Amino acid sequence: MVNIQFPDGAVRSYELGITPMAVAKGISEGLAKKVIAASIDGVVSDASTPINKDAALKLITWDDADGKSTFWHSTAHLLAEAVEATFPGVKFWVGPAIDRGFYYDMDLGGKTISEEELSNLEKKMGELAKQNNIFIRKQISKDDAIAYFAEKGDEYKLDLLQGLTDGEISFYTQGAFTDLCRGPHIPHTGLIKAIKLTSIAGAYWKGDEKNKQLTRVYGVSFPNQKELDEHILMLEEAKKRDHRKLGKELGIFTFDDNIGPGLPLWMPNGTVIIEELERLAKETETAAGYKRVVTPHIAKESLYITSGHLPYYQESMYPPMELEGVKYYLKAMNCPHHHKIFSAENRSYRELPLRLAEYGTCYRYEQSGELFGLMRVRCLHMNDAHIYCSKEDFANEFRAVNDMYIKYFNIFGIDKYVMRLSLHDPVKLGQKYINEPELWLETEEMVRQVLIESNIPFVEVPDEGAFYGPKIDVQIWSAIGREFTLATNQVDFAQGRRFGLQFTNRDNQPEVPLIIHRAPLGTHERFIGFLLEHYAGKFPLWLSPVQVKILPISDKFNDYAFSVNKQLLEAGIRSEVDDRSEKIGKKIRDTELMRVPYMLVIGEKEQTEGCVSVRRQGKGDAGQCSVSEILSTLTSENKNRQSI
RNA sequence: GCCAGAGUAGCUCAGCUGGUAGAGCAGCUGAUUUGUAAUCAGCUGGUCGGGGGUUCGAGUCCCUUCUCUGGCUCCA
Repeated sequence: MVNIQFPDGAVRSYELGITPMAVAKGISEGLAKKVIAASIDGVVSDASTPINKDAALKLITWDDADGKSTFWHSTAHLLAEAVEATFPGVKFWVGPAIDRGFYYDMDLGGKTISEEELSNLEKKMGELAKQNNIFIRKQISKDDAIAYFAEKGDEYKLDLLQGLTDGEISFYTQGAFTDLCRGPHIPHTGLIKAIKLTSIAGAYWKGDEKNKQLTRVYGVSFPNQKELDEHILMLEEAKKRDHRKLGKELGIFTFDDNIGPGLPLWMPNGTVIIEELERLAKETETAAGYKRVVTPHIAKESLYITSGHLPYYQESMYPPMELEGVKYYLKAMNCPHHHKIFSAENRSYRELPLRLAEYGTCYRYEQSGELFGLMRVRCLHMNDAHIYCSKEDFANEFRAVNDMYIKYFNIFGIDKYVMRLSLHDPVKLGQKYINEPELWLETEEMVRQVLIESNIPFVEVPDEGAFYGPKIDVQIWSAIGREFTLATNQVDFAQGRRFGLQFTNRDNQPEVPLIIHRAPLGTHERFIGFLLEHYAGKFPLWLSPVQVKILPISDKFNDYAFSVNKQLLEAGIRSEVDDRSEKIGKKIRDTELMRVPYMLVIGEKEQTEGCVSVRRQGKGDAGQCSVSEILSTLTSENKNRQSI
């Protein structure tokens, strides 16, 4: 007998070797039908795994995250079965579950999968699923496994096997398909009721661009059609808030073939947002003791030799222009320029911390395939600043920067993000990372403490730091689910020395400052791209390109409309009159679609009484009020940067 | 940069097997003077991304190039 403990704490005895599926059946047939896998003492396993000792058991269904990933991983096997039937001789690499679905990487031996074949594969998978084929696990010796794939001529699986330990190797078979796999898998293919193959892509083997490119097929599956329909609907909804679509509709930015890829043109509406963000940054930074600087967009090659960006970063920079035998580069970062401002004068410890801020324009020659709307561009405006400080000041300065992030994020209501603390790898000191083992540990600990004290959830990622120090990145996701770093906060104990930066300390000795690179608002490009999706185009008043639209009921009230408009403009409100001879319904519709936060409807009654009828975007009629009342509402909401 | 798709009016799209381009919206003009998400009518607008080729004839077939999209690699 074995004693099995359930998640609610209850313990029941079963005969030795009972499977989770049998346990489920003992509870109810309905439950058994839903069981996908089981967690046995915390290890996710097949529902058919015999339990041979006392254990804690959790039955896993579709509702569990582990259930979904098991389900999707099994669907990946189903895909492989369908592909093998369609493309004999195909070789497979790996087919994991991902956040939303699964993929399988394969070598089709030069063949390609067309869109049509993709939907055929989808149908084929549906047929195979209906066969209710059981996923059969088989423990196999390493030699036998190698022999099997050598026979098959599959160098990818042989490569995988090299990294595996004999005794821990298993095969899974469903229907006509057998794969090297650790598992677990769902009981049988019949559970997979709805399948969608979403896209075909190229993916480098082992993620290395020097390797051969395999064909990757992405897909997603569900235990019923309804959930698939909902999933597709959700994707369509997400597309509606895609910043590329909204940016066009709202007249925020545009691209032009003759300007160049990745070089956004900011239209008047977008420029309003840029200027409001800069105003916020300037107010905040001035209050925090920053000093503003302005630097040129280009610099001589020698600057980037000093900084070490050449030749390592060269391929990400626009090629140089040569004048009188000297090469000039468009700047890809502002740091070296700021360092030169630091070193322009003799610095005393009394001047520190010195905080130099600039919305710096940078140019990066990103690979063409990486460009993505506003999120990844070649001309970017960075909310940059460099803080030069002594080691003693460091923790305070870093904390202050962190507080600034939090302050900003509160203003924008940004809560779906992950703070990522990127650390060094001691093995790579002197190669990927500057060889200062103690400074690394010391600054990493300081940064960690700041994060813990400020109560911000964060994840630590080894071997992701910058060359010159640890960093914190704020990770966000675009509407279609792509991940980006929105903002960054980096420690730098290398560039100071490279640039020969120093200040005279209290002991009248020269000392190299520590440098903090920080960009809490990231770049205008990515930040506004993010905000467009974050707000779904419905910016709060202070960021709205047009804050108020005045809508006269008919031409007769245009004069009064313009007189109200004049008062608003004089109070600093971005207001416009819609004086077209359209019906009020049409004017409202157009203004709603442009996401203008306030509409003032004006007709006979309002003109006579000298008031306005207020309509809030998305909320409808909000009643009448006097011009001075609406003016003070707008002014205070605007000034306080109120969110909606 | 690589793999796979796409590019027709400002926008969203139609155009069967090759026979010298269409709709809705937007824009303009006029009529209408309107009370909380689309008033009506007329008009303008495209060398079908660019270049080359096949053909009597190319939006449609082929090559090439540019741009975009989905991924990979890479990053704010």
